Amino acid sequence: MVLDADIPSVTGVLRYVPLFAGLTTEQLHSVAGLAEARRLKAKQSFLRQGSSADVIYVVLGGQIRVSEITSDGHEIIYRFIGPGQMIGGMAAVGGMTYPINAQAVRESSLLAWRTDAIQRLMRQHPEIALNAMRLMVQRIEELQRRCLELATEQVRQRVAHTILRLIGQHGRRVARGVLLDLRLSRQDLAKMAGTTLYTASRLLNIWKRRKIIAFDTGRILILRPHELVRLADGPTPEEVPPASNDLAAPV
Amino acid sequence: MVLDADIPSVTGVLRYVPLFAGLTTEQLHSVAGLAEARRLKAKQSFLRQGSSADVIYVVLGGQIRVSEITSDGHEIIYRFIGPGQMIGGMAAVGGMTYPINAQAVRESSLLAWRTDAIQRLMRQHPEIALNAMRLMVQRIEELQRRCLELATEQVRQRVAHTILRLIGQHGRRVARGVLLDLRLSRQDLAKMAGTTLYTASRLLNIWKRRKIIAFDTGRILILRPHELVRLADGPTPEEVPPASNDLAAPV
DNA sequence: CGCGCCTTTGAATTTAATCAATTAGTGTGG
DNA sequence: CCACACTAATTGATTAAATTCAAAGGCGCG
Repeated sequence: MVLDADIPSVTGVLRYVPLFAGLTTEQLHSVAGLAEARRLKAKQSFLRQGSSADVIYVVLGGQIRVSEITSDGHEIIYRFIGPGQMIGGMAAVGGMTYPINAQAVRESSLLAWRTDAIQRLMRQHPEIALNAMRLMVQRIEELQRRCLELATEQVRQRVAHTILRLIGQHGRRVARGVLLDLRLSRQDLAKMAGTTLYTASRLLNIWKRRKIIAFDTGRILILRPHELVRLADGPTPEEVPPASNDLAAPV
Repeated sequence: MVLDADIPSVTGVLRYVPLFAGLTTEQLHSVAGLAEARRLKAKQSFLRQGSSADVIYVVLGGQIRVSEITSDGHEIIYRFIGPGQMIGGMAAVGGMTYPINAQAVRESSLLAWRTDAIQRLMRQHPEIALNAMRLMVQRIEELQRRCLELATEQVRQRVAHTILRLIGQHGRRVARGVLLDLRLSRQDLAKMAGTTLYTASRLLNIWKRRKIIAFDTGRILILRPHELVRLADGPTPEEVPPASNDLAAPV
């Protein structure tokens, strides 16, 4: 119930959290006053589908993996969440259950508000409710885009789109291109794109051979993002010319 | 700008609209006072993806088809909307563009509120904002379920799930089963389930032969909903026994 | 009655999943 | 620091699923 950091410093962090955008310092203080801190170990899962949605979280540091599992064991990963982002927004309206699982990928720290606290805050500061709605609209749009992709595109395009989306959310510009700073297994990527581990691996290696991407200690480095956009958009197969002289230096 | 029906009667209708649930009669009056009526002819499209989201609608009567079209011409149908339901919720937060197209399937009548009006109402009656969030959460959950289906299920299951979802939203209990009271072409169904017209047609006819469904003047009659649930859930192919004596009476 | 649209069905083709086997990479403890 | 164990990734071969293409059939509507 008690915050393990002092309220002013938490306030400073909240200033850059979209859910609390537009609030004054005073208002942020009152928000911070109701927060509870939570620290998670790697692989620790803290939000389970079906359990009652009574806490809303904001990620301060680390990385969270949001997924859903079907009754027959299939899993889909919806997204990876990083600092500043909200999770468990459905707790803002009472009486719901979480529709997703959330698990820390690496050690992470969060702030948490109980349903009653966040509802009190929304009543006091309607700006928060509007922000929450804005975020929900964004989620709806993202989910619709994914439905569209899953329904109309082939796997190649979906995997490309998935990587592009991840770049947008977690990419870091580096010398040789854009680094996707996530520890993302082929299996994870497959579960985001709605395909299999094998197909994802094959595609990535084709693109590696074409020098569109490179692998760097398990992370993906996008050398030519524009090419990836082409792959994502167009129905242009164009296989790599039969693996010519491939004596290239290791990336 | 002016309502073509009198405010009290509109108030009576709004009483059963989820977006305005929990409001007093007085409050409903003030909501009705800001409404504009709109009437649509069949096939008329009134909300286009990309245009600025400045009006929120509630359907009074008729049927609306909500879809999105990709740059390369593929279309996905998200849902069909009937009386009492809201559309264009993203207009409740300013500065967005609609992510979807909406078109009247048959002649329909709507109520409309401009962004400024609905925001004023939400400020006056925070209950509306909470209701809107509740509806958005529902949409998020529905979209997630569809992503999950599209990503992990085979076409047979997706088509079955699509029909089941439509039953839940538009089904009417009749003597022989549940009637899906929509004029829904094979193409429409395919565009909802993320498959092709041909595959959808094949599946429906297999199920017709198995007496799980029947066709009634273009509409679908579900004779054995439970069977459809089995098809949707389980990976149980079980083809129809080689079309034995099929001298059955026409459905 | 005939025209257009939607639907059904067959056959060929393509795509991606599945299965199987190997290889690479990562971390751990001796 | 190296050997070992374990997990993740690659790749080939096969199979299954669904799309695509093609053609015929049915139904409603003017």
